[in-house]
Amino acid sequence: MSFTTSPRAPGLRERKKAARHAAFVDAARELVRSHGLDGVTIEDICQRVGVSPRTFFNYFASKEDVVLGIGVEDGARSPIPVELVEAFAAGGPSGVLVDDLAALVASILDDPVTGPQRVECVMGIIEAEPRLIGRELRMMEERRIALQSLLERRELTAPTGIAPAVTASLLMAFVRAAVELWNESGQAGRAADYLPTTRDQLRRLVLLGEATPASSPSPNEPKEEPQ
Amino acid sequence: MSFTTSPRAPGLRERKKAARHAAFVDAARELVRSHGLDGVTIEDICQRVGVSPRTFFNYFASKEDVVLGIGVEDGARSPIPVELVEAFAAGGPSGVLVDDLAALVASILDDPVTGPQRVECVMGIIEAEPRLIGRELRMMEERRIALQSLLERRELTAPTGIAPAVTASLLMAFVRAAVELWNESGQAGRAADYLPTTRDQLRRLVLLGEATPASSPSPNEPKEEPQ
DNA sequence: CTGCAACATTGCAGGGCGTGTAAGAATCTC
DNA sequence: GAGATTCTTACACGCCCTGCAATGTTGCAG
Repeated sequence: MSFTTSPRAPGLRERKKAARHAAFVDAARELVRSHGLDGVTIEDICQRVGVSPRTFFNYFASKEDVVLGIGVEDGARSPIPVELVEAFAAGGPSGVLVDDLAALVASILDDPVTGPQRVECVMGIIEAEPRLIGRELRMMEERRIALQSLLERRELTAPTGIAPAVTASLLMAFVRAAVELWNESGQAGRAADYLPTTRDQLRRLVLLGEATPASSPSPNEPKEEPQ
Repeated sequence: MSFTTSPRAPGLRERKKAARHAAFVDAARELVRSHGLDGVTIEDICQRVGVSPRTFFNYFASKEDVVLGIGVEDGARSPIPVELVEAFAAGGPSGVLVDDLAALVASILDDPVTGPQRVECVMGIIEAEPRLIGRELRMMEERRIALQSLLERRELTAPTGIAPAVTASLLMAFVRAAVELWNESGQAGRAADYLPTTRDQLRRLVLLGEATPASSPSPNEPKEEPQ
């Protein structure tokens, strides 16, 4: 028994599995694009792929999932390499929270499951079939929770006094807003290019709130957490 | 034919409808709490309410919806009074974006469909049945889109230069983070009480980015990935 | 209070979804 | 090539959700 899942040859089984996975997704998206989500049955998809309908559920849990490309084994997988995760949890690599978060975001945007090429494809599908957004948001929520756990670990060794729930929510909203701006601009260029603009606007929005003297403007006081 | 839907007597039909709606939700939640989501069928719920299974779908579109309390007619309804919406779109009531947003949030937290009593109940259900969060997030996404449209209207008369997509995403994340903190603290007090703390933490988080001397080229560097 | 129009409830029938099970085929390991 | 492991497939089943048509209930006007 070997735990070497990646270093050596993938093996015939894994290759066939990956190929079939992709064939399912391609067939599903093609059919849905032309007939609509309700106009396609799982049997249709399987017929096009050339397998038994029962086999479908070895790869995907539902019709929604196959269209969005979410396989049954994608749940456990993290879009961030393990070494990056551990370094972040330990307070690294730079020690500055914002910079380290930026590195995580960059890693997420490089991942094939979360990256731009998938986002571009999936956003078009969701626009045509709005029901699917619930499933997509559920997956993003799982990522948010993972990020929050990671931030809680980091808070133990490199405390900032900012609640992980706040940081995680903000970061997810930040990325989503950037993708939204990219989409509004006709998907010009790369989604990652809109991160700086989004960040500037976020900063200005918060500073807009700064103008109203509502509470103590001392950002150096990290105490008084109701946790 | 009268268009007086709200001002006068509700009428027998509407009262029965509302009562049955509530009966469905109560029965569904009670059964799911004791048997789990998969251990309950729509037929079970209808039997407890004393109604034909076919009638269920006059009130709710799915089992998920009834447990979350999302009726078929709740889609069109806005959780914010029309006069507030119009005032906001026109640049009011105070003219200061952040303050006016705070008023909107307060209104949302007062609404029975989005308010604390529902949130408290639904969060417990979702914790036990995580699948349901997709549907819940889809509803929140609809609210986010409505808010973004509203911000786009306001931007025409009271421009801030901040993209509505950014403002809407941040505000939703802000409210969600506050509810999250409230939940982490064992749901002590009211969820709205955690808004100021959340706001302070958000501000500090953004100012943390301000403090880094290498702020401009930190997450901005497009890293030349040919994908 | 009577009759009509509008609306709500119900039963029935049916296609599709998703799962348990067990037999057979393909692949991996040695 | 033989055994062990994993994957595919067929079959059966219960549940979800919808369309349709008949029946029952409510609102309204005369």
